[in-house]
Amino acid sequence: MTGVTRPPKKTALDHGRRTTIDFESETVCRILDAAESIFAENCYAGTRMDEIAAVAGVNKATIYYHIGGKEKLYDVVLTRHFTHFANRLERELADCADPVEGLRGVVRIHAEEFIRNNNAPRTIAHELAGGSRRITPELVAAYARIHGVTARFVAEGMASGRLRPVNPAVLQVVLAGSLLVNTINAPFRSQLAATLDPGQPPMPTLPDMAAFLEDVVIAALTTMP
Amino acid sequence: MTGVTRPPKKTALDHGRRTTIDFESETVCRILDAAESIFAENCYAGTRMDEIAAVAGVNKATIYYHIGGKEKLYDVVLTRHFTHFANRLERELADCADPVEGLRGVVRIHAEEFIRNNNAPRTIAHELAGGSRRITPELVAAYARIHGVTARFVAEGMASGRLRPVNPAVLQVVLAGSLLVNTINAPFRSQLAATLDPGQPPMPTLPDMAAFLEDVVIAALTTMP
DNA sequence: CCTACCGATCGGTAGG
DNA sequence: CCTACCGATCGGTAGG
Repeated sequence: MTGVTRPPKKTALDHGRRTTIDFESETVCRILDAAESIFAENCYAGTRMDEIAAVAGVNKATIYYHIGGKEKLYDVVLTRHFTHFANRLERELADCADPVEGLRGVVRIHAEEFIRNNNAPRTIAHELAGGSRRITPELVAAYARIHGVTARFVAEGMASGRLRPVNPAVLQVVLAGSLLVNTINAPFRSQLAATLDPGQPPMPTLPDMAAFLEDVVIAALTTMP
Repeated sequence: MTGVTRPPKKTALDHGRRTTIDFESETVCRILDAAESIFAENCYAGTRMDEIAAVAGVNKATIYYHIGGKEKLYDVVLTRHFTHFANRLERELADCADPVEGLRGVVRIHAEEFIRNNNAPRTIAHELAGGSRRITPELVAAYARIHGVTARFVAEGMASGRLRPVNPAVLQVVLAGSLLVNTINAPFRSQLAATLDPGQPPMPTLPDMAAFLEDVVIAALTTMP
């Protein structure tokens, strides 16, 4: 013994359980991206840790080392997405003083994010359909921030007379819900289009949906200037 | 051997595979209802045949006897629902000559059916999110009938000038999609409501959503008389 | 319709 | 001593 008291070793493990996740690690990023895509395809219950490991190109034990078990991995994937989404909405619309432009921005950002990455919304659809049993309070808090952006524009618009009275939660479901459904039903749309008459209007893309929501739904709530 | 040539026994089995399903059987009905609720809760991949048997109150082998394997059972559950839905829409709205009243009827019937049985819509949400890999052509055809009701009212309304131009597929996603999302997110809504300020407007019920879709969305598409 | 099982595969963890 | 893994296998359970 040297008699020198050393500081406690820095470790990411506490009683065999990881306390922090290194989001800077490229391995962690590959695992989370792989998990997100397989949770989207097969739902929580249908997803196998082996498949996530195979897609991520790592040994399965590496997932347990870096992140944790299946439930923890699921929670981290969802939290990462909701946090990113809420951050972007708040950042890009914080300075928007016009409630109508703000709601249009909400639609635009939802559409852009769903186009950029449809795996997270698909996983969320599974989670909602399954009864939201695996939603943590932190996840609800993150979604409350997303809901809060819409609620703020509705409240300001109603106060200033720019918007007709509307329940912001109803509007949020119509705007985000329509875009969510048109995101997850893409393969089904293709199957349906093949059975319809060629003369029928084409199946809607996400920008088509966004345009309708802005030009019809939001416009209908806007008072004449 | 008696030497008497008997006719082939009437059987529902052909090379060990069932060719017809007796939908009048109470056992079959219990199996399908149990399967519908568990597919809704756990998605196709997460559903265990043992659990369906337990909820239905039958031995697991009975499911294979009456209906077939897991994929067949899933297909029968979805087909039963889509067929019922399409039948009701066509029956109740066949005589409706007013396109605006017709679209309001589409919203009302969707809402009523989703309230009556939310298990089928939840299973469909799982199926869409998972990429619609298990949708059969018969199922697409059944949905095409549902889509056709909305498309007919839109076409008639645009022809007569009662409705502004709109892609019927866009409108169908906004109407049915909003109601679908507000059906499957019920447990999540409760969790979200608990975190919001008590002064906030209440989380929307399905009738709230239906009222918005009729009074704002459909109204916005309606021309002045 | 049930009992008695099977090939395989599940999420998670051992030692090195 | 530590970190970041790997090859192999654990006790149980899935669909059939």
